[in-house]
Amino acid sequence: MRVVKKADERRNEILDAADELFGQKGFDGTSTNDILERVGIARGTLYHHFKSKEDIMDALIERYNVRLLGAAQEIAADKSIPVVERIIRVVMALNISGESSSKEIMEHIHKPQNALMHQKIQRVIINGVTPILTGIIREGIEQGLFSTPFPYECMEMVVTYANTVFDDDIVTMTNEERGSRILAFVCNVERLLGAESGSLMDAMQMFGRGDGSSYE
Amino acid sequence: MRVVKKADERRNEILDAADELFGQKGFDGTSTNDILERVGIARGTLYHHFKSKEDIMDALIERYNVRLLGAAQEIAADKSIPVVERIIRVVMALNISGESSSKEIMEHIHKPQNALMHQKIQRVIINGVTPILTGIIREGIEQGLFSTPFPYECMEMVVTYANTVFDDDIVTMTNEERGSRILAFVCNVERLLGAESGSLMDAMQMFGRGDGSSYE
DNA sequence: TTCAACCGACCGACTGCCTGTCGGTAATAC
DNA sequence: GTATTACCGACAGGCAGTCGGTCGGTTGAA
Repeated sequence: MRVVKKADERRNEILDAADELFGQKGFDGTSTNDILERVGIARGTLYHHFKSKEDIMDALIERYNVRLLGAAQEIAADKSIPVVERIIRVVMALNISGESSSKEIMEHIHKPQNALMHQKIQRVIINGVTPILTGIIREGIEQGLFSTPFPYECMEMVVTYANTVFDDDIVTMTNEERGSRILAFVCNVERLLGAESGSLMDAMQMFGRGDGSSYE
Repeated sequence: MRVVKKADERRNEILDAADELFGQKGFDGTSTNDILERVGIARGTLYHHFKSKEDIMDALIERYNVRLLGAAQEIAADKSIPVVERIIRVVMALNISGESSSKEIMEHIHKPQNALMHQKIQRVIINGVTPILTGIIREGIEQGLFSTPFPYECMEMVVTYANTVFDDDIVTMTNEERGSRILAFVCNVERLLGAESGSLMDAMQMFGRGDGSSYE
């Protein structure tokens, strides 16, 4: 049976299927046949819309990236929110939009099969999130909250670390270890930014629930 | 023609070939046939010694890991070397032994094809190097050089960042950017460790060549 | 010293799967 | 009515891993 749809619609159908399948079985573990079957199209159709399997992954990451950074950017630009609160909200948005916009992608990245996808997303996050946060930090410096000659490099370090250690399973942790890791992390960020000791910690406990279990 | 060798010897021949080929063409880009051809053995022989292609990679990383961390550990344990100097020497050893012990592996990890290998090595480095450096930091704390309640977490952050930003091509940089990135990095490390401002920077310029082009 | 049994190293044809291609067909737009 | 665009599915080429069988060195008994 032959069903014709608009290119955009088909493209998104394929991406939705790939999103779910890559999440469940990983990129390498998912064959193009799996995708064809789920969408209900023929091989040729898939390769009409995407030039390769990897191209599908790149499109998936791009789609994800736009949604994720868009939400974060919006909050970051709202100068009516105090600096520290805004930082926390941006970080929270990065988690939440990760859940809602892309059904499975963030939850299943951590499987070892998905190394390539993970690396690509890491690149997007580090190079996308860092400038957004740096902008807020600069405001904080003007207001005398922070003090560092290297706001960008600081945030790059913070984002890289959080993204690797808290998101990945590169470092395996018990829940307890995780808690103390987060405590240490916040203190270290305060030092890097030259913030008053405890200033970030206090704000965090006001907003995020104290356990911080889903941080970044 | 049939040549019989001891299992260990064959195993290492295969690993040497894989080392070079993975370095040149990446893991995915190297077929088992490539390896067979270079070693001069049949398919069955390869699978007599290794249970899968990924098993070869794991063995390669293990071999690399032992050599790399062994060298670093040795230096770290030498308490006759002053703390700051020892840190720099350990970091240098991580670079140098990367060149000498494993011909190609470190130079070619950065190709996108090698994401899985890279992730595995990253895990090994973060979980292996951090405790070694933390030991030295603890000595530094006792001597009053550093001051932090979280030496392990500090070093985890430092190692993770350096390994991601300076080793990978996740962040693309010009040489100039690289230099300023290193400058900022050293200052940030001083802050994290609670070291006197400039104390690490000075030591670095004494030892490593000032440009620090091959740092970590 | 000889011989036979054994075992681990080795072989290569084969299977099944996978990605990407291509010539052709049907539906839609103009 | 024609051009474009979405769609189809058979096919080619290459891949990892399997398996039944072969060969050579070693060991121990005759």
